[in-house]
Amino acid sequence: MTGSTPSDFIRDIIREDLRTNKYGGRVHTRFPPEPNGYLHIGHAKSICLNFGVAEEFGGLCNLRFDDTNPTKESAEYVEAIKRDIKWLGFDWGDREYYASDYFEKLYDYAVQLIKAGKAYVCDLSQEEIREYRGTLTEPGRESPYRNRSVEENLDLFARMRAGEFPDGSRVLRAKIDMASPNVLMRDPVIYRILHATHHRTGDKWCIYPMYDFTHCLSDSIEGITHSLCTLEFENNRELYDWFLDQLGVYHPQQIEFARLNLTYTVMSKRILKQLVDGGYVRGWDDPRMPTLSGLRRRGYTPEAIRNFCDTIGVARTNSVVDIELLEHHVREDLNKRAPRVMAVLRPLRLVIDNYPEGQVEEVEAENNPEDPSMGTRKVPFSGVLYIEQGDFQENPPKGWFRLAPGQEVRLKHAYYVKCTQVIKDEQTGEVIELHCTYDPESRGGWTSDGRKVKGTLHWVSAAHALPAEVRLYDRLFTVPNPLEQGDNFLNYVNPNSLEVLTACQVEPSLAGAKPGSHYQFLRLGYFCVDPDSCDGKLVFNRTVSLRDTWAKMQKAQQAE
RNA sequence: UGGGGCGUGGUGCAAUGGUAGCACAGCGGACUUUGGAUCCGUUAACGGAGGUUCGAACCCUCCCGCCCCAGCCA
Repeated sequence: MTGSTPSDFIRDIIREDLRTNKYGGRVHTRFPPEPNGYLHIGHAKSICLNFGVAEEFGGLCNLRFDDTNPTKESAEYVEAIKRDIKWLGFDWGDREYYASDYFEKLYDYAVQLIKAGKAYVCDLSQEEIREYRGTLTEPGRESPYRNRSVEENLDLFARMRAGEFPDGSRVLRAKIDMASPNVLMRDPVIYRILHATHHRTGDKWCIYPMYDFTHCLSDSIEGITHSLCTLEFENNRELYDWFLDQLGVYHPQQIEFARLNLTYTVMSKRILKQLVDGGYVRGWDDPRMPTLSGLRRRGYTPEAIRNFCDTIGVARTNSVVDIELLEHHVREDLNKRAPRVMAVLRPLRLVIDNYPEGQVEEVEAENNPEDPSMGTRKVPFSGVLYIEQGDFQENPPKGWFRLAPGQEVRLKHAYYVKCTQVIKDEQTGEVIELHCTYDPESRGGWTSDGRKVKGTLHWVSAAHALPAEVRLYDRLFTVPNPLEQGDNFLNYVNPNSLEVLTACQVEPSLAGAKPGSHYQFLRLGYFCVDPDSCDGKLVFNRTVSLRDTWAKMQKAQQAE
């Protein structure tokens, strides 16, 4: 954790409310997801805000599912959402609520509105309602059903509930102002007929309240003090105020903030669902997804995500955060905690000609130079090794520290080796094996003569290494803002976002590594054991590569 | 051409009438048995024009740009 307590305009407001005793010293927030998809990192921002604020000011934060649309929601999503919030490290105690728990009360509120002459049953079709609503610049017209008697409205609404009418045939509308410059105030629909089975209430209801009606009243019922939501609900606030005032109930304070956007991805449950359903990714928890379950599978830690959320702050400006900032936070977190191991992703055979035939040594390797308390381990070394194909070049460019004909490098924790011979495939010319000599005096990777060996390579002993599959991930989209390209965002899904390497070799200490455990593959990046792993088949996901200044130099040179 | 919002380095966030700062990215260097990490240095911003004021990123006016709203979605 970075340590410092965040400060932003919302916390300023809360501090002021506490000072003036606006809510009797209470701070009570809520995180209100609709269970129609998996949570993404944009939700993490909201979760960190709502739970964080409550914690900081000695208040409470409820978890409430806004489950008013049974056609899109499911218990699977409810469970996934709970899992992700817990994983992030937040606790809603016994305050797990559902808007559907309030359906009866909400119905009573609607009846109360009807009795006050503030709501009516409207028989206009969906298309007609749209036509009657007017446009952004022209006022709407009043529905011919607007002035039904209270008795008739009461009767019709009761019969809507009783199931006498088909879907879409009637709605209950608030009677506000068809000429309001705020379109949301032009007699909005508050109940619709939906003969659909709800994941919690089953077939008890065939009418369901709309979000605008439900949300503000649910907040009111729960005694929420600060109802934090995203900017697009700013226009809805006037409507919420109207409901609350007409009903004369407790009035929470809504404060809007900008939602999180990240470069090279999308932050919309609807669109993420499209990627899942369209087979562009392997599921909601695909490691390329910005979902919390995807990030978890990828190897992101809750701490990294929370630190990230603390860093980006909370404001009212629409913004797009560079995904590199997120990557910075995983690296920062994993650097401290991930044990170092050696893994060769694209193996190249290296034979040490002067190494005693059949000899095997165990070299000592530190588990984490950042944290000596993590100890050391033994790694087997022998005369036949694998190194990374990319660590050898026959005709190296300027500044090359790694292996090349005649060049000496250090094998991490082991010995210096010098390349003496390059063996190629006669057909293809591809380098298939390297021969080297080693310096027995350099055991441990050091000599007393002060010889300068700049390059250090990772390696595995061919006879001892374990085979593994490694999945490399790249950005989900090829452009920073896929939704703002003018044409279909699907055209910008990165076709190379997943690369599966099946011939990897990893050091034997990785045997039995548990899914979810994090490692730094020396010089390569941070990797996480995938749940697809099983006995005899290790599968790793690359969480994020290490910063690679050499690659950056190469790239810069190529650009010139 | 209605209404509601928002404009600070490349990106994100501060400074709330008194020296424009932090983080990431970038660039340069030191160190290094990870071309990692770490450390040091450095480039770079108040959308524009007026006004108020001794003094404006901050207050006022106008202009410009961007976002949201016309679901029986949330």
